[in-house]
Amino acid sequence: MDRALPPDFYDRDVVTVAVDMLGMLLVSRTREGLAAGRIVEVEAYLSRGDAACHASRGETPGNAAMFGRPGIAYVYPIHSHCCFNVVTQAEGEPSAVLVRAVEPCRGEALMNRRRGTVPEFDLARGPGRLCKALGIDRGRNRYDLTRGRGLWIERSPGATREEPAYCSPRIGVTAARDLYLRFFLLGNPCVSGPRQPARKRSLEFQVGTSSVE
DNA sequence: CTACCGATTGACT
DNA sequence: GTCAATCGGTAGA
Repeated sequence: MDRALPPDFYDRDVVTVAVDMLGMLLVSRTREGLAAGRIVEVEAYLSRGDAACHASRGETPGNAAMFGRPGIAYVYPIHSHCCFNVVTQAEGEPSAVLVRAVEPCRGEALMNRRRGTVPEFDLARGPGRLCKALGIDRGRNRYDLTRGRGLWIERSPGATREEPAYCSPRIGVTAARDLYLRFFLLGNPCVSGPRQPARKRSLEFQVGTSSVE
């Protein structure tokens, strides 16, 4: 399938990939059906100098996917939820982009069935909720995202991202609070984290406009 | 084996 | 804003 982003997309610097992913479509197809959403919030985890990265203390059975080929999924459990990442950069440079939130675009009824009755903007707002809404579980760990079969990322139909990307410290991490590696579309209601008045957003900075041609 | 802990969520003050 | 539930991964005895 040519709609799925190719391996080359993922074989780049993790921050570049993270920002480029904003505005793109994350698509999941299971036996239950198809569900998809526009990516509005991500976080980068660096292969070096990032104490918050799972790979920072070496390879273990649990984080081995991060050491694999760029373009595969890294799905891991936490607090009885799952988080979905895409592996980036060269093999052996264990870095990944955590997808924290998507704006539902297709399969909202299916997502609602999986998540229960919640407002639509809440369906995939947060990494654990996103996995539940899209039916992503640990069976997707190491899944190849470049084939366009059950789980992939594609460019939004005809689309360039028009909104600027903003950055902030990552959410929920205690280590490396000084790294501004969370990227999101400011003001989008599907972005997770605290909803604050504009004047209180002192930790958020614009990082650029769309890098998609 | 036990102990500790977290890239979360949902309920509650 | 705060906090507890909950559970697999990991390290250590």
